[in-house]
Amino acid sequence: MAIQRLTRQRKAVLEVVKQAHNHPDAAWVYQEVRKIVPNISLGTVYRTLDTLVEEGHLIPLTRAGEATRYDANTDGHLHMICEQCGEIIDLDTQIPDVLSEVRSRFPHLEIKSASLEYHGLCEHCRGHLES
Amino acid sequence: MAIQRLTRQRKAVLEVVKQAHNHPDAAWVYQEVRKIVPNISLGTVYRTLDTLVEEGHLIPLTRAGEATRYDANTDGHLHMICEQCGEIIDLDTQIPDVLSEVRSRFPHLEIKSASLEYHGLCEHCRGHLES
DNA sequence: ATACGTGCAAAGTGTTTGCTTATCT
DNA sequence: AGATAAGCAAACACTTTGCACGTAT
Repeated sequence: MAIQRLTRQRKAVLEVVKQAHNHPDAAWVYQEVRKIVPNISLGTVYRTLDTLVEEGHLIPLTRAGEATRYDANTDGHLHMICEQCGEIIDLDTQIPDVLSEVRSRFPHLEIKSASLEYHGLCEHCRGHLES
Repeated sequence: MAIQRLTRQRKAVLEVVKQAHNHPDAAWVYQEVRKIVPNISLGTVYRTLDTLVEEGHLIPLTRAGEATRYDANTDGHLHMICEQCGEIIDLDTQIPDVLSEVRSRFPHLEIKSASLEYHGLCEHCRGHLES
């Protein structure tokens, strides 16, 4: 399901997420997109984000109980979530091979992919917690 | 924050999750616990599950958009989610070391832990999809 | 006795959806 | 022209919370 029509709204949503450096959620995108398309609706933002995810332009990041956030960097990389400030930090590194061992160990399952993320403190919060 | 009082409700909730073999969510626990404590409220189930998680008796499993499910098996193990039927399969295996490499690569971050889960097809669904 | 827990219902949050109107191609 | 998208508001699913009453210790 590709984007069939490149409307003002869709251009704006994609633009906003691409420019963003904070892995924004739908509410943040909505707020920002309204500066470009003032009467866009939140429903459209959600629908557009879904479409962009389906097409592979965005990666959705889901966190327990919190709103889904979106990453316009679709190159293979990992994330660390700062447990203090909630920021999501991109880790530009190879994704470790966590599949082959598990696959050979559980041959009756068809393991297609793995998801991996890290938790800890970002540089800023780490410094602030020093006593 | 330990359980301060061991009420009927708390006993029942813990019992139900321990007996369950399906990584149940709050609604399922609620439905089952009502067979033991018929007038327990859903709010109490949520509150009790939270408490049990805080105490380390349960591990919460969160999935994009779906209800949080709970695992009474707190030994270190991994999960695979079947993308067909949604079942969560326990993988009793060592958790691969995904920390040391990333830690040495990003020394300015304090990486405390990682979360890792697998996606694919369980034995049953795999068979059913054969053409 | 008294702090802590429960039941109930209402409120919250994030997200989806039905429907009519507008718009891209 | 005709299919697809947008706007709006209502509905949704899951979870949390305020408050008065109940109960374990």
